[in-house]
Amino acid sequence: MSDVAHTAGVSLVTVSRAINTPDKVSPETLQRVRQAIRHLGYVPNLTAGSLASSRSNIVAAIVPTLSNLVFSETVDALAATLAHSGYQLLLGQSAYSADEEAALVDAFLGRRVDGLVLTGLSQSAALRAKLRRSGIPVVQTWDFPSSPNQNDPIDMLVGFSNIEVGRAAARHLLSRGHARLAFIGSDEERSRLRLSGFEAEAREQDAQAVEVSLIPPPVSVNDAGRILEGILARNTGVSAVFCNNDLLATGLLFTCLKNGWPVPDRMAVMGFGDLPLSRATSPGLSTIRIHHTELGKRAGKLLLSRLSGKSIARPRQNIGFRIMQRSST
Amino acid sequence: MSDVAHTAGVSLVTVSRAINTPDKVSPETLQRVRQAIRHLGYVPNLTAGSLASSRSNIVAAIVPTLSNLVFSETVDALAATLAHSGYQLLLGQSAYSADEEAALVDAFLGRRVDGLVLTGLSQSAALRAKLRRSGIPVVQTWDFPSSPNQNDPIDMLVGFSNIEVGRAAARHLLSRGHARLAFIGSDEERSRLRLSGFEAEAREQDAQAVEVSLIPPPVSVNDAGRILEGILARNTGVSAVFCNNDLLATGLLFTCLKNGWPVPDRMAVMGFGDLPLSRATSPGLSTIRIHHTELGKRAGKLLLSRLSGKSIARPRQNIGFRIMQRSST
DNA sequence: ATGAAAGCGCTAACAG
DNA sequence: CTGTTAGCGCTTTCAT
Repeated sequence: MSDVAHTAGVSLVTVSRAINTPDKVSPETLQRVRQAIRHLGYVPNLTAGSLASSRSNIVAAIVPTLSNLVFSETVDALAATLAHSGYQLLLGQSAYSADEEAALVDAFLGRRVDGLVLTGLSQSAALRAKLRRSGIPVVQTWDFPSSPNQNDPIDMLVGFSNIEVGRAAARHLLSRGHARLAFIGSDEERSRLRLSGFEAEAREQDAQAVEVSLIPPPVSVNDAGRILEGILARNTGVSAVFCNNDLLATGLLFTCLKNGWPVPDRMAVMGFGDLPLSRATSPGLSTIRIHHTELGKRAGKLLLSRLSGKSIARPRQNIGFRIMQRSST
Repeated sequence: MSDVAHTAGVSLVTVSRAINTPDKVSPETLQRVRQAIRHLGYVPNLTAGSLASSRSNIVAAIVPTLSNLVFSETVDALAATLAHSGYQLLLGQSAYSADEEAALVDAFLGRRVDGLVLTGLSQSAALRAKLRRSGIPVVQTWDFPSSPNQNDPIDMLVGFSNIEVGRAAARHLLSRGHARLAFIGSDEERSRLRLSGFEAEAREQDAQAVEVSLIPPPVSVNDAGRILEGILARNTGVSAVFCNNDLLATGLLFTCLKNGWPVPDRMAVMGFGDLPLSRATSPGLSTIRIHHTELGKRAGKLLLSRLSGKSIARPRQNIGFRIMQRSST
């Protein structure tokens, strides 16, 4: 930077201003500085800038995995929203592990990121306290408090109630005349919340049974088919399955088709997530739509508002969900 | 840090060493320092560390979008590989735009990232020169040079030949007895490379026609179905379609099923990418498998080797591809 | 094994 | 509009 300053015949600060606040520099000076920058191939060191200004222009996000489209599309929208305002995204994957998440948070706080986006509300009390003390804006996503057992939000929030999703799914299947239900999902926090809602609703409506299978993540397409075969072999009378993600549900749909089990007459299948691909199956997959790109966008906007010092009208947003009834139920 | 030093009764350097190179500190001192750190809730400022050491422990990656599973799974594997060695991932999305990519590179170089992963080989001469001058390790991915028209690699490379993919697809369809082919893909660099290979092979084998449709990204499930309807309406005699991504191909498969067009007898459908979901369709989707998680892993390993000063046996790796013939062709 | 001194490359605060 | 001064919070020598 001092090379640039010499070449342009100005001081260091002027170069800094020419780069960061060009309208505070006279047009002629600006031009000389820019020319010097180009001439020397100068690349400003943003790390030094961050240290001096204590703003990193980096936002971090932690998701369980990018190998699930619902999360990668959320991150896509988040990164795009932030990029418009000059923020970059530092990404961490927790693999559904609270320890990994905590370790990532430490690393990100150490980097003095300007904001943080988390998945879920289940962070430990210690972690929540640490984040509150850090003073940086935090957005939790992918859930919304509904039961008294859930933690208090750390700061901002944009999500939907997983428990209500579970309830809505049970309600839907019961209303279609099914009395014996199955739940197949991956064994992780939010899936278990949906299960708890599903079971609660089934209980309250006197459903005759709920068969539960939780698969350790990552799940694969054929898992649900395998599990359903087991359920059918036991003659449990199950006639409807709620698969806790569309990959499982679509795989199950295909299994039913292959085995000649009529959907939804022999077996009703319901998914979660509304993946682009699942929208085109035949029969159409009934599922629960989460507007996950909106979720990423709103998380980004919340952070940007806070970072630009604006007051935030609604720091805790429930974006809800929608039952997409198609032909599989 | 100086608070910690005072509390532990040592100097700044010792605290630094206790954190970064604990085996260079006596056990008793180490314990005192660690206790002070915990007691004070000290979080080391990695930005300051980066500035002083000129190592950021950050690697940046640029992909077109995370909303395509082939890329998000690659990034997943890359991030996981890097995380094992303490590197974090800074992510940029180019939206298939060379300008966006160039802007992201500038930002990342400014942050003094320790390494960079790019998608494709089509960077401008200026950008390639800038990256070479920067001296940081760069890995280009998702393509491999085969035609003399392609650019020289910047540094390291792990990919496969998109042109050869196109050729292989044409060869496969022609060998199945189809003489009039269609190509449907998104209008972007690598898809066009596959198209060029597809057309070249078709020409050399005297195929009677290749109908081409390029869709501006992002593509959606039903795009290919709509296009095929147009092709059929024109009575072109096309009997086989190469869809340049599995989302399109699977959508097309569903369209054919819905319309009662027998697959592959009336219309053969071939995809690209081998998405998890597409593996379970019925009829099974013939497609081209890219081991994209391996791609991410190798890109990460190449960077890690270089960053740890190891010599690299094969800095340019062609991981190839594989034709997965299932029932749709 | 520990410490003192000298920066890393920039921005903030103040002055003119 | 421009410049001077003083750090930001660490790590890197080089000593001891």
